[in-house]
Amino acid sequence: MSDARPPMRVAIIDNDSGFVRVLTNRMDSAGWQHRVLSSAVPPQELVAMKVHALLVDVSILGNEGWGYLEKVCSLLPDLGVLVTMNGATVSQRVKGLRLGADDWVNKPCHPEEVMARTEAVVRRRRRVGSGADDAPVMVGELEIRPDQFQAFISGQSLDLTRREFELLYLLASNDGTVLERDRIYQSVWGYAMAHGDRSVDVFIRKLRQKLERRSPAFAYIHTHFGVGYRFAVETSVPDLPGPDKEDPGREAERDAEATSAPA
Amino acid sequence: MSDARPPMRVAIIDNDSGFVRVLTNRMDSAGWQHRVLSSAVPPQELVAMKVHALLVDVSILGNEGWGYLEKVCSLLPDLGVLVTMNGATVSQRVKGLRLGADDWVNKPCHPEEVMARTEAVVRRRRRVGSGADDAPVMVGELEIRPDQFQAFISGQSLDLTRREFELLYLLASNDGTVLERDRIYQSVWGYAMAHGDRSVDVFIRKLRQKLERRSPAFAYIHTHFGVGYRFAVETSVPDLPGPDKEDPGREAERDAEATSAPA
DNA sequence: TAGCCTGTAACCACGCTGTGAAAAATGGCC
DNA sequence: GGCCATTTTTCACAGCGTGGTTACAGGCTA
Repeated sequence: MSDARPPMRVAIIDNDSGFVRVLTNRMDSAGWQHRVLSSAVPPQELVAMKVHALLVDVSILGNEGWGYLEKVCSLLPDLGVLVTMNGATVSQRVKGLRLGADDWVNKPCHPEEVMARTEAVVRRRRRVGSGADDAPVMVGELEIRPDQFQAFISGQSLDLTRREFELLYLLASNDGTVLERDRIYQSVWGYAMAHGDRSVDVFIRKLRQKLERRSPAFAYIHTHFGVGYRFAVETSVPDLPGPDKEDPGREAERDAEATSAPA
Repeated sequence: MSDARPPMRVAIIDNDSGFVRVLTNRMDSAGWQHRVLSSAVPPQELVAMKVHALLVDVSILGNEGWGYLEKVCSLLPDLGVLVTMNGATVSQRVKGLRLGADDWVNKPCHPEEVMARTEAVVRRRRRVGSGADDAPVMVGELEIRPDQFQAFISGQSLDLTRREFELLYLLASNDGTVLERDRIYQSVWGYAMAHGDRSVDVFIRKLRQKLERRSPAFAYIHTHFGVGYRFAVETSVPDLPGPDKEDPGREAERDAEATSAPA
């Protein structure tokens, strides 16, 4: 949120060399970083490039264009996607936008406008997004320093790996609020979670282990069954006084019954 | 939260009656809610309208147009802003986008495209927003925080399951009004209730148990025989030592009359 | 009083999560 | 390039929470 914003990074999928040359010239003088590709690349590579937006001419991808557009948009919801095309009809434009594109610019178009539209798309993301604001987080005895990629409890480092750290940072940044697995995965891994993926659970466990080792008196990560996880520093299991069961005998009976685990 | 998404709500500032008529017709058939304004309104009013997006023709505002656009965009960063205008030049469009507009559509344009672009803008906002879509509810000592998936009484968590929580949230959101079982089921479960299904009753009971445990002095959920349930915080029958039996007539009267603060 | 509606408790099946470990991928080092 | 250590991902399985059903008892309406 300070003045020192990282330069805009965009990927361009287009083979209209004239258009690309004019556009990239403008981008250069504006300090933008760009990567020109002549064909579709796997969405994961776009993640690796760490671009803020994708400028794609779907017409050069042939019939695969629409499918590619849809795949990218659903897999990378955080990526700004602008489509360019020569003389697209209204229904084509509507189709593209409905598939998930953020904007559509018909060629021929002025590079300045393309850049302004790209900014508009990305601006909205940065404004509210869980973007790269490197603010340290301090909750109770826990301290997280994004600049050091380290987390401390009472000054002792937790010695987290990269994923563990990013997961903890996300959770602690949203102290008190429940985050669904999908959103966690999207934020930490950078792309949409596949159905049935258990990675989040596994890393939650690792985090819990390391947190518990350093401070056994507190519980940090709480499970919300069927929903997700919530970060909050609470004294671990104070054994709530009197669960107010009317009949203690009944409880014992049920407990006795419930041990029906067939080997 | 659940499947039920609220319909799209947009404000339209335009005096091109022909364009507006065609556009609103389309919106009506798509189930959108719209509010047409013939001149600029203070940004606070836009907030009060709870619209997701603003569609504005800056040209009808004269020289004030640009200033108004800038003011709205800076004051309401969460609002989607689309500008429409007759034959705007490239530099005008760029100027508008740089001032904070999310999209720019030159007239004449197809209403379907305008709507698709509006969806794209709002979609992006929802996507990155930290999910603070639902407002907390506070009734008496009861506090419900949708972001935490938790409900509290006097600060103590009620430890509700997912269904229990959504049911309580629905009831408390409609404080004072009777909700029929069908409506409740449709809202919480997301589909129509099968004939003879008792799930609602069972969950009402679970809720009552947990509520009563935390605050025995109050009754929260009231049965309306043959109709449904009504949420209202009332002091539960004080059980005066005088009468051997409770007077059924008095009870019925209480249910019918004692509605406190119908919102 | 008869009949329908609701309160209540117990039961069970399913899906979700915790957990350990193996397999795969990554990255550093020689 | 090949090897080793670390990290990440996948997999299988056990345990249990949750939600939905059912049955019975009690209450309300007509």
